[in-house]
Amino acid sequence: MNPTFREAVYQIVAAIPPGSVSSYGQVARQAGFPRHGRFVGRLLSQLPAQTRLPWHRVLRGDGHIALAGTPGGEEQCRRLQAEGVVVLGQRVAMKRYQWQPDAVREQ
DNA sequence: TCTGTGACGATTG
DNA sequence: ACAATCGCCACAG
Repeated sequence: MNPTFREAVYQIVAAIPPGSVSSYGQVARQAGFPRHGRFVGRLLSQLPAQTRLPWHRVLRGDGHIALAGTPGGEEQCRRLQAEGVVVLGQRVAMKRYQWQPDAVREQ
């Protein structure tokens, strides 16, 4: 994987504030690689278990938990709720929590 | 080269 | 709201 892309994704994900969420596609766009949402997911899937990256704040574009039904998904739900994000079933209210970075707000 | 495979996304019925 | 499709892109075999 392009190290530039990897670093950009790490930086962007790390910048998502607690209580807010983003999506794979959005992170990819901010990293300068539109349509690479799948790779954001791939990168996160390859993160070491001890990572300090807030990977749990990244959801699918429709607000669904990508790993719903898996152990990782439950961990994600717990972490989100611990930050005050309400998770209903397999989804969260993106409209309410979606992070709007300055770079994007300007447009 | 071709095919299958994703922690994806937008469109359509 | 839900499911089926299709487009997307890098990688493994």
